[in-house]
Amino acid sequence: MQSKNDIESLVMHFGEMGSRWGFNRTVGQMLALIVLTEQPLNADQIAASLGVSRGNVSMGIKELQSWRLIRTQSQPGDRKDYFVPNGSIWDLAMQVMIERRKREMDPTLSMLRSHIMQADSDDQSYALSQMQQIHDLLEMFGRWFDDMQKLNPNQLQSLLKLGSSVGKVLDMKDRLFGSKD
Amino acid sequence: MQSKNDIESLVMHFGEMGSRWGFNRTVGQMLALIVLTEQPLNADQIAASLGVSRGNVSMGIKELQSWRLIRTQSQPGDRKDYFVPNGSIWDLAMQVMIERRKREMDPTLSMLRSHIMQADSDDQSYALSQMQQIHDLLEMFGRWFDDMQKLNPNQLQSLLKLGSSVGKVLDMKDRLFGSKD
DNA sequence: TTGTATTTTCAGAAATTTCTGAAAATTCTA
DNA sequence: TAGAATTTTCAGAAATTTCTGAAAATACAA
Repeated sequence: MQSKNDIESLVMHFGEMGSRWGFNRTVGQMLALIVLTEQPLNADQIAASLGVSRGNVSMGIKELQSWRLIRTQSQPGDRKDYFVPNGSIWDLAMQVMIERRKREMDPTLSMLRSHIMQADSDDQSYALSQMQQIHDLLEMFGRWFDDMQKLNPNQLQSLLKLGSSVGKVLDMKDRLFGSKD
Repeated sequence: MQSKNDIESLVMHFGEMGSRWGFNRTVGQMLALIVLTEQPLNADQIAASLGVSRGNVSMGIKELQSWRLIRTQSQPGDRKDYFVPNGSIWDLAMQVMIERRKREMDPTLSMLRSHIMQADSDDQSYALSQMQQIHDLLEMFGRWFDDMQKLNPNQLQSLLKLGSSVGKVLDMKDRLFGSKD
């Protein structure tokens, strides 16, 4: 059975990467374990698999739920909570992006917004102009990201696969209908 | 002079956000300070501004340079190194995305690749199929990201501003030329 | 209700990351 | 080349984050 070792090494890898993705080692390992295991797992099984304390698993579950990456699935005839991924791989990836946008961009955007609003209207300082540029860029990315979520998954996938040839399509559109910017 | 306090509070904010963006507090503060200050700054000035040790600033500079976010600019008649942002706000944002992709996606992609290659060809395990899906998704995003960088900044900006109406443009293209997927 | 199974909480311990500051290394000038 | 200016390094200290495990809280069954 090769896949046991496969799972184990990917779980370790997700642990190491965890902190780069916004959670800690245990949470990363838990996510990998739940995603790679076909059967729903309960907290004791997770703790035993990863060799960490029950309390740590409880905190990790809370974290993964706050990211909307896992959900409970009750098993008939068992009072324990069992956990499964909250959707397909695609769904999980989208969810990670949504949450990271919330945690990494939104606070900065609103801080910049309030600074810019409070500025004197005759303030032409370099710092303010830089803030304005950061703000505009973040806002543009945010809007674009919201818009992408409105596309249906098929449109989104075909856009992703289109890659840089989207440039040609855009040029074509502009030739046919004129550019507004 | 309002902008002094503006700078200070944004520097503090970038410090707090730093760890979410992949660096530590001091590095985040240094980046904000350099980006918001019109004049090039030397290491002593940065240390004094932020109230941290000279050694810490030296390490922070190395880090920001490894992200290609700052560069030196020599001041005539001064032997000290002076630092400035390595390009426009847009350039810096792109650079952060490029580096994060390198640090957050590439290692996982190559680990998955090697697992999948080594798998027995008759392995139909759930875990392997999940790994394959994660791999394909990461690869698609990576390719798309590379492709986006090939667009010129104007095309890229117009794509961003187009938002979800890109769906309509895609549908139009498919009607005119047929869909390949 | 009472007792049992299960989950959560959280104080302190352990692990990890960040920071300091003095010494070493490097770079430049004369 | 010597010596002054500047930068880097890195061992240990400080700060922060993560983890444990026992106690408290909650949920359920009889």
